[in-house]
Amino acid sequence: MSKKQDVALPVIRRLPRYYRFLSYQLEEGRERISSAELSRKMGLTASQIRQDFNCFGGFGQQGYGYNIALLREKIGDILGLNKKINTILVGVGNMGRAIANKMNFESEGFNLSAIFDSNPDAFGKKYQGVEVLDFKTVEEYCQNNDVKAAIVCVPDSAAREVVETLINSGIKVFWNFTHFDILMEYKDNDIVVENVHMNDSLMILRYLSKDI
Amino acid sequence: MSKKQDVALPVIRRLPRYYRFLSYQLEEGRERISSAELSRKMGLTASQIRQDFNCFGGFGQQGYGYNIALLREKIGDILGLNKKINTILVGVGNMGRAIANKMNFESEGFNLSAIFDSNPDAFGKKYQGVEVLDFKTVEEYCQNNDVKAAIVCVPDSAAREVVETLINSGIKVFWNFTHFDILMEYKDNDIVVENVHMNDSLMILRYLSKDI
DNA sequence: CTTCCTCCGTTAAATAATTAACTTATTTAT
DNA sequence: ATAAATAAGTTAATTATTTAACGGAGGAAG
Repeated sequence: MSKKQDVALPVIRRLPRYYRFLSYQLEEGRERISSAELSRKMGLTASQIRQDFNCFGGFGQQGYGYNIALLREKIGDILGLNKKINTILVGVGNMGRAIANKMNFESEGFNLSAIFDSNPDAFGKKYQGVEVLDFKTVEEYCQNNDVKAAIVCVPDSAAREVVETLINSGIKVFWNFTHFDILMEYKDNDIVVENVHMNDSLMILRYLSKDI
Repeated sequence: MSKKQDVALPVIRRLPRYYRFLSYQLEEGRERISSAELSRKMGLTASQIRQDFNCFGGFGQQGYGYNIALLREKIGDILGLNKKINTILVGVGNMGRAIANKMNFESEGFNLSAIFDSNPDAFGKKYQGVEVLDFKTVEEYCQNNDVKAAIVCVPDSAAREVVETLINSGIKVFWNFTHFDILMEYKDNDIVVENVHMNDSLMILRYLSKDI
């Protein structure tokens, strides 16, 4: 089953926000909503909303609007939230611990299978019930447990070596918190990368606040 | 001193990466670089690079290329990294601690002035030498210390109330780690917001990894 | 049952962003 | 010195994205 047509990335990047917003509406007991109301409440144009949903076939009905529960479910399906992929987290420094504790992987299509670190003091500790193992064993672990994705929370200085090991372990999906440019280095390896570059985000905020 | 002309946001969002890349080149002892070489190494087109830099007046020289140190400095100036604004961090849960420990605020134009939490167990602790204070005192503190920016790392459930207090305290610049839509709620208040929505990022990664 | 109103899906227009092409200044090599 | 090569700045073309306009299907009301 392949995608109807490649949907533009800007559309995809809006889907999580739709999903979240619809979840809230559902919690408030709402049943239906129109693109016009959605647009007012989310600060978008109604046109964009209809265009976005139509990329996937259109889930509304003329004269009625969208059924919130249905629309939310469809977006979840598009994102793939209902099908889990096995994932490891590498690096339990400050950020790694924050991620391990804070994120709800299950509800977002990931199954946190194990955590790795190279510091023996961390071995055996558990976060969200998942144990910290020795990074030396990561390759074997990944191959035995059908691990597809890795969350990379190691210091920049270790990133190159860690990512190389992960690539060799068959990891194809990277949630990258380092500044190491995984995609650039392994562009021929059929991988996908989503970067979380806090420093970049903060610099952009600094720019935006220049006139304040 | 106002901006020559409003520069497109996509251009701004590329600046931090340029800045970082140029820093690395400098560390490696390089002195000059051409848009063509930059484009190869960063995976962009040379055209885009030249267009981007030209939004700010152009810092290169025909036949020579760009002086790395100069270009880096100019980008830093554009971003405003050399002028610090007083900033507080609110919420020292897992994420707040990770941010407090990991980020180098000084080098990015921010001066971390104080940390706030509502849990008395946290009061008096220090992160990067900055003390945790009682959130009840935040309004007074901000007014006495010319605080302009806030990093919001509280749970979603507390976000609405916390942000309202911060707005009342005169905060104009928000680095927002919650799902509360600050910009939507206070769009008439002349504020700037940069969101770090980890959940959205993870969902996007889930979508991208569907065919893996 | 008929009319009016709502509101999606769709097509068209406008705007924005990226890439390519061109022109000229500067450097390097002969 | 002069010619050839380099490479930025700039203008033009292309492509992508967003917004607007349209037309008809379906719901609501009398």
